[in-house]
Amino acid sequence: MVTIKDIARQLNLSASTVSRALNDHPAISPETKKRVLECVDRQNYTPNRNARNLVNRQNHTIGFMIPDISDSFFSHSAFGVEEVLYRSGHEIAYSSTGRNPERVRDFLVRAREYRYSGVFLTPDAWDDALIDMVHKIGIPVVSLRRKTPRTDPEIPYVDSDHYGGCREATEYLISLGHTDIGMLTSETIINTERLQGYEETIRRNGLRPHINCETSLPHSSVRYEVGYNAARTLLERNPEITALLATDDRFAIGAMEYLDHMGIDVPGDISVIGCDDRLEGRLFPIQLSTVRQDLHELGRQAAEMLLRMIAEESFQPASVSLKSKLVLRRTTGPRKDA
Amino acid sequence: MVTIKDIARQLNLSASTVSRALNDHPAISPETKKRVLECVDRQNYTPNRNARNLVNRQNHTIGFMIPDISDSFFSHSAFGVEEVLYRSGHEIAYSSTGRNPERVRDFLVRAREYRYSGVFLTPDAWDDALIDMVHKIGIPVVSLRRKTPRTDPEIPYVDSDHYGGCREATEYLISLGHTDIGMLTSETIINTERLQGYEETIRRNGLRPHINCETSLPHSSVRYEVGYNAARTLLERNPEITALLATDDRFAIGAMEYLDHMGIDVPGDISVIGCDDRLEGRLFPIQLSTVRQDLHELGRQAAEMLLRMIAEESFQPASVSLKSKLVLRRTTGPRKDA
DNA sequence: ATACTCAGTGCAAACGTTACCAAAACGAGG
DNA sequence: CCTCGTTTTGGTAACGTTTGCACTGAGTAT
Repeated sequence: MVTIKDIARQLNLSASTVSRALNDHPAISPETKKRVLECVDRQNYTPNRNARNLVNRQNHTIGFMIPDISDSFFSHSAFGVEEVLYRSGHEIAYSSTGRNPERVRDFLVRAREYRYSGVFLTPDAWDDALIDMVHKIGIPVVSLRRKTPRTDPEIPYVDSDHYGGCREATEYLISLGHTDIGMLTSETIINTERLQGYEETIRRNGLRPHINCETSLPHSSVRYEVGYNAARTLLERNPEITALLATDDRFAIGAMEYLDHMGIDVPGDISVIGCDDRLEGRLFPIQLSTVRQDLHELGRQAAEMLLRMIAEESFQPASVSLKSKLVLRRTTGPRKDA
Repeated sequence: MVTIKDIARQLNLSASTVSRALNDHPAISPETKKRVLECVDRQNYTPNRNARNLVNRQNHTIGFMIPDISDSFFSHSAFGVEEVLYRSGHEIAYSSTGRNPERVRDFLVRAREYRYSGVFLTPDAWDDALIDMVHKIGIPVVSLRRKTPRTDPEIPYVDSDHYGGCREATEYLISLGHTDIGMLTSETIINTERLQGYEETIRRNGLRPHINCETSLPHSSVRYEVGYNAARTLLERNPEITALLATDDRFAIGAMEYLDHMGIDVPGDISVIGCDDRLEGRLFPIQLSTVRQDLHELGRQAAEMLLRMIAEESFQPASVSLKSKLVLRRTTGPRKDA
């Protein structure tokens, strides 16, 4: 492959001059610059980025870890991230980890090996090994997930206020007259907070919680089924339930399918609220009420935070919690009087 | 940041020895290796990948262009790609272009600057500039979209047989007794082939095509609306229609929403078939019949092709067309006798 | 003419690795 | 004890850039 020296030789110039022509350096005459550019074009020369990065010790690249490319969470936050990063001249290198801890590790190692300018993290869970790695990585990191359990130097995050969102949803259901409200959830950092929002609100109102919690994180492709089965389990155990809150729209939709099969009317007999405001819930025959996360804004704020961390050595980022919004559609209604 | 020389100095060794310890080189004593590894760990040293790539002139990285991260097409094919590439020790660098031609260009430039081992392309459209760039890139390229218009050296692709899929779908509708079958589509390479599959089948059977074609590619978030409006336009113009074929499940779902609003029964009054077999169409209240693409297999085959191109200099890849499969669900039925 | 600026250029040394070749250390066999 | 392989190590030159510094030559003020 043709190098800068080849170009130089061909034009009877030094490599430095060619380099200057390519980098809009001021100390170069317009004519030589023109000659260089022409030759570069003719020879189809492209500078070697590895060599370049080696000498300037930075690459304007930001790594974005994605646990699951098919999960729209990431695409929507990425959208916000790109919006601000693209303008700032940074490149984004996405990297899918398939929710595999070993590949999460690989991602962090790579980020360090390449000396990325910064990194976005979206872990499903924080374990000590991961926290350690993040502390040792030596690169600005912003997490798109809520804070780490341990907070030595806190790993800064931007996340939605999951707790508040579910509190509000629960309060809303109570205000509709529901007293037996079921919760469909699974064990993740996020869902733990959501569960808390639900449970504390329920108790504060003197009601009894009814919870079905999957112990492991179901793969996205089966979350509907999980919701279906969870609804069945919960309703068979607690037939008095007249409202369901789910920590994932897909759980909620799966639950709706179960209710449909059983001839239970939504929202006539049972109200349903999901979380996230995913696309599926907006479809005309579903019209799911849900707790919306503003992922676009989340991505934007995360990007701005990371950018500042990169620019200002000493900047101490303050994590942010974005308000969730209760979106009411067709699946919620007053409790049917027994 | 600590370098290999720092480690060497600290242990009274040469850089070469340290390098050997790190790269599992045989010519090194177990003890020194152990000492090195310990020191590396203690110092939190990570080799600089840019330097490494510079000297070995390859980086085992494969670029994957993604026009739209929120489009599940890519996540599903990426799934197949990862499956085979991960095993082969290659890294994948995804890069979103937002369907912006300038960023597509940036992506190709970057691939060349970094000397990626190979590249997956998924262009919405081929123009001369793009074809030229691909020919000049000097890196193995596999397109996940059908062949380029011009075929000097053909740019190899792996794609579904869109033509055949739509032919089959159309034939099926005809076999159900439908004679007035509408088509909802938009202008893309893919959709052009789909349209052809439909139109030729229609004509071969002595029927009249009814087509509504969007001239530009609607952004994914508005495809439902586009389908809604397209269905209205088409049905107002041709009220005799009793079946609709759409080149995108989302067009089909939008159309179903329109039919729902108008009190038209699916499939009682009108049958609907989509394309792609997206998740949304599988949801319980939709159950859309569709022409499925096996994206997982598509990704796998593309990855294998690229791998061979990388490994064998002289390998002449033969593009492949994967069979589509007609999946029948709830939205198709016999023509209602007028 | 002399000195002085300054735009434009070249040289050489980095950046952090790896790879080749030579040198050293180490036993073993004579 | 010497010689000879074998293993282990060090030195040096790459890889393809950028950059600081020194140099050239033309123009300008003295």
